[in-house]
This record gives sequence, structure tokens and C-alpha cells, in this order.
Amino acid sequence: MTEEASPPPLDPAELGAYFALIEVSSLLRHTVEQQLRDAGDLSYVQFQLLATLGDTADGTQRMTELADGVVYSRSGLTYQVGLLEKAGLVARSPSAEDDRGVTVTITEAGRDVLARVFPGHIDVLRQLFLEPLAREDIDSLARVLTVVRDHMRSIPPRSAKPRRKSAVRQSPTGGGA
Amino acid sequence: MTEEASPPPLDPAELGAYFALIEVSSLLRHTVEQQLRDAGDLSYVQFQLLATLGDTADGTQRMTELADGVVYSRSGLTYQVGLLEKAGLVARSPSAEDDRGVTVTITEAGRDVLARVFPGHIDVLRQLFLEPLAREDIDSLARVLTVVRDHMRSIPPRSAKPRRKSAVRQSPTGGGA
DNA sequence: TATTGTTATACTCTATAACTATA
DNA sequence: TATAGTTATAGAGTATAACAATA
Repeated sequence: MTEEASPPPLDPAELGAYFALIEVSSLLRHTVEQQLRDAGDLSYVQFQLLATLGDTADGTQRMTELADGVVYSRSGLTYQVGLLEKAGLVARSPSAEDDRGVTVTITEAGRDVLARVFPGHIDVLRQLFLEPLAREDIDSLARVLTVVRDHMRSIPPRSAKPRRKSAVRQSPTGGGA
Repeated sequence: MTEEASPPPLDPAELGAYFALIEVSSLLRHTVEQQLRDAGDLSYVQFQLLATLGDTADGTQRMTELADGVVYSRSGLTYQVGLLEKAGLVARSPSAEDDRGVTVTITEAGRDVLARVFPGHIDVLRQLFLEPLAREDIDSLARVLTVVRDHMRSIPPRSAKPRRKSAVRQSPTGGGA
């Protein structure tokens, strides 16, 4: 039925690049998350949001722009920005031009947290990620991964995927003992 | 108090490598997770577990070995393997040599799911990740990321981290509007 | 005493759908 | 009608700590 023609298997280098990418990013992210939590009680997403805001000239972004850069769903962004606002690290205000819009601004406290968190963040990156690499390795990594990123961004996420019924997901009638 | 000497900032290539790595792996993982869910109702972790088991000669691994390779906490592994077992994709049995141990084995059904899921998985990797890369890019990526992975593995996770009190995390007394 | 694995529990995060308001 | 954002809700996943059994 769902017999898709089997694509040719990946060769060792392709597999190696994929597996190493997944493992490296998982470990790196895990460690960075711990550091951010310990140093500033930030989740990674929250850090990304703050860092994104801190990078703009006026510390300001529309919600939609933030969502596009960092989070996958609108509601998820609302949730995270809500947490940041409660903590006083960002402020929300109605958008000037578009009355539907909401503008998010990083606060002084937000910048302070960012500053408090950065040194440890960089330490982790150096020790865990950059340390074993030569200059040219880093250059090549940046170049190649940037190509991939641009490619990914250029591909529209395909919508309308067919859903299947649940099989492995947790089921209320979990008969298994 | 916690005045760590500010490390020198990262240069553009270092930052580029880091940001691109995070973005590429996030997008890739996100897309792959959707594919695995649609094609086989598997989460990424579950797929990793099945794939790990399927890779061994006898389709068998000790719990601890699985945890080291894939998951970060023991209880998390117990949870995931429990789901897979309920779905009939793996079986658990007492370990032969060590009476404390538990051996996990992939079942026929597990191998079927794996086979059903692989083609689409490879498709995603090709289209999203490998497509814009030249052979030498892939080789270099695999080489450099493998260096990083080996380095990461060689670093013992530092234990005994000081905990902080919650600040940004959701608080029960969420006074906000 | 140390290790293997499970269980109970609490909590974070994410996504979907329904909804409001403006363009 | 389409878009921006919020809310309600439900569910998955994870970690921590306590626990049982064996080495």
C-alpha cells in the first residue's frame, strides 16, 4: 500500500555527518541549557528571545518576527514572552503602525540577565564545542552549515500532512502490565 | 559576587558556526520528528532507540547502554522503553549475566516499523540537509563534527552543580493579569 | 556500599483549536 | 476574508527523589 520506492541508502559520510550533527547539537544544547538555567534561570528559548531582542538597535521586535526566528507556534511564543514579562525581562506594548500587532521590548533587567549569562555561555561553547577545532575547521563548519541553513529557509514547510491513528503514543487504555 | 572574568567575545566565524549549527539541527530535528510521527507514530527518541537496537547483531542492548547512547536520565529511558514495549516494538527480559540488569530486544514488529519509517527519513535528510552540499562539504562536515563529538564524549559531565531558586520559571502565585 | 532499574511526582513546554480584534 | 495575537486545553516528555533488588 504505502510502498514508497526505497531510496538508495546513505553513504558513510552522509550518515556520519547526520549522526554527528544530531549528537553534537543535542549534547551542546543540553549543556548550554543547564548553564543558562543555573546562571540566569532561563530556558534556551527564553535566552534566544532575549538575545534576539538585545541584538536589535532598539531592543524591539514584533511578535510575529520573534516567532519566525525562534519558536514554532504562535501560542508557544505567547507563553514564553508571558513568562519573560512576568519576570520583568521584557515589556509588551501595542504596535504603533498596526493596531493588531504587539511589540516586545527588552528591559534593563533583561539586558542585565543577558549580560550575566553571556560569559558562562561563551565558556561552554569554547570548552565543549570550539576547543578541539582549528581555525579552518571553524571556518569550514560555519560556511557549510550556513549553506544548509539558507537552503532550509528557502524551503516552504509542506503543509497538509495526512494523519495516522495513534500506535505508540501513550494511550488511556494502557493494558500492558 | 559572581564576577567571572569576561571571556573574549567570539569572532564572527565562531558565532556563525554556533548559530548555524543550532538552527540547522533544530529545523532538521523538527521536520524529522514530524515525518517519524506521520509514518510510524514514533518520537525521535523512540526512533533512536529502535535504530540503536536494530543496529546490533542480535537486536539486543542493556538498559544502561541504551541510556548512555540516547537519553539523559534513567527514568526517561524506562518511560520510553515502556511505551515501545506496550506497542509491541521491543521486549524486555531479565539480563542473563547480571540479575539486576534488563535486556531490551527489538521485535519483528519493531523492525517492520523501522523499515516503514526509513525511506521517508532518508528523503527528509536528502531534501532538507544534504541536497545543497557538495561531496567535499559532506566529507568535511562529517570529519569536523566527528572531532567535536569525540571531544564532547571525552569530557566527563561535571556533576554537583549549585541550584538556584526559581525566577523566570512558572510560579504557582502568578500574580500577573 | 555501589549499581541497575522502576515508580511516583511535579513541572515545563508545545501544539491545536477556538476566539477577538484589526486590516 | 485574512492576519496578529491570546486563551484554553490537552498531552508528551523529562528530571528528581525514593525505593527495591542484586553485585
